[in-house]
Amino acid sequence: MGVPQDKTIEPRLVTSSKLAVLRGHPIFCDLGADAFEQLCRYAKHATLKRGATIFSKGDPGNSLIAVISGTVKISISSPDGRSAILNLIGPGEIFGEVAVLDGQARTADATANSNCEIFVIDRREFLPFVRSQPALAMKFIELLCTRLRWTSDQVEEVILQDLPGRLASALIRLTERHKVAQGGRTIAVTQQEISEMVGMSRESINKQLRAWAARNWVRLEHGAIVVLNLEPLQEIAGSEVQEG
Amino acid sequence: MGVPQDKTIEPRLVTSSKLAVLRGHPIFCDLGADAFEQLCRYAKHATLKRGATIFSKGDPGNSLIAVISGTVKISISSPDGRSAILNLIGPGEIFGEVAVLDGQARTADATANSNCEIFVIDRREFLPFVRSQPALAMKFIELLCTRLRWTSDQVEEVILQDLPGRLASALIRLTERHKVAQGGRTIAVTQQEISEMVGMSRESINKQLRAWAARNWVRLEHGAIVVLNLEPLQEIAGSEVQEG
DNA sequence: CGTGCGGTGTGAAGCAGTTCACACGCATAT
DNA sequence: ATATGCGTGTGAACTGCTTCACACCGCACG
Repeated sequence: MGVPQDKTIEPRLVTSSKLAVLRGHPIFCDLGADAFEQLCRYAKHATLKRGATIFSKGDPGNSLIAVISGTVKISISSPDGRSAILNLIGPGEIFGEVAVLDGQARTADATANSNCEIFVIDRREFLPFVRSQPALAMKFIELLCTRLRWTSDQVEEVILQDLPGRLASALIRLTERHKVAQGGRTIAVTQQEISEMVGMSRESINKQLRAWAARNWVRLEHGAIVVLNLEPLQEIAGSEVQEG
Repeated sequence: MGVPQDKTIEPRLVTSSKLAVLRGHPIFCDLGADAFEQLCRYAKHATLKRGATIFSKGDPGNSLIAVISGTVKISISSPDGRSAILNLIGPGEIFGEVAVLDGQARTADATANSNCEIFVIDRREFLPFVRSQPALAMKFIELLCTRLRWTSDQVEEVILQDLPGRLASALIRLTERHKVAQGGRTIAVTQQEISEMVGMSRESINKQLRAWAARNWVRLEHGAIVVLNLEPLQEIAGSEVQEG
């Protein structure tokens, strides 16, 4: 995207716009033109229907995945049916890097949360590529650090905060994430999804959201939540104990 | 430690045994002799009394720390006094790498859980060193992946498992970790500490432990827990719902 | 050689959040 | 239009865990 790439105008014009997704990612944006060319050759395009499984916990981690369109749900589930959403991955983001980088099994399930287009990059090709590009390795270190901060925050939240605190944190995170994608502060998630992100029952989430809606902090729509007033939520997320 | 290092026998014989701790760590063990020499020059030795603060959440992350002796507690605390232990770092382990690698603030507090000896490695010297050693960067990627898996597991546990499940998981983790340090399966932690690791009240933990002690799965000592029978605990940790 | 404090043990009361059961509305397929 | 289904809304009963209030023990330190 806006990067000199003059010599290759002929092949696959269709996919070139999709490759821009890779080019736009912070991990790959500083790659030299020829290195990026090489990367593109590794990327295989795939289309997924909503609900399709991309990988499951315990699978060997054979590929890094980049989302072109749609969203992917990273989740875990217990034998008794309960499940928890760890992350939602949107267009322009990548996931599955941990298993690719350390060669261990996948730690969670990945499923298409909507119809999706993705790039799949095979571990056997990608890992030598990373090793050959020290700058890329440093980028991955940054990415892993970011993930680790995110996950640590989650642990902190789940252990120390109560329902209002956790819900507020989740809403804030979601507004921040979608602020570029969506113009306003409309978060396109169901209450069921939020409840699984927060680790509490759908009913409890609903009651809390209604309480906040009565105060005009949020507006509830069908399959979406509009955040009207962030400050009180930040207050609750930051110092818990408060009521709502 | 068993590594050819012939030429430097003269200087600082005292510290050389302590430097072996660095040499023994998976991150540094494959370093060339001269690179390791360089690393050692960065490492400053320090002694800490039990309870001393090493860094606090929000501090700029200026240093990587290696534990020589004693244990360091990585924890977070909420404004209302509750606190949670994220990790206990023992001899031969390192911590604080996230903030060093990405230059952001510390995500948690680190305090000496007992009298400690540590090495402190400054970020400004260390980061260029990492960049100059691509193999070291790959090692850090592995370390970060391991940490991420660990933290993800914690999120999974805290969200999906109940008290017995979480407690069993914690005990298993602690026995695995200390199996080299301690000969048997005696875990030297107080019930208060366990409760903070698990994120539940000390009283509840005590009651559960007593129930298991009655079944001879564990024995409770003063400031320690001896795991007598791991299998039922693994069973509980793996599939929750069970009772104890 | 007590004496005090940190760690442990235990019951009773309370409560946050779950579970259950059901009603309603919107939305897409038929 | 009508059906089918998913998302939402809401109260009542239930429960696992917390909180509180103790008593007890053993080790460390004056």
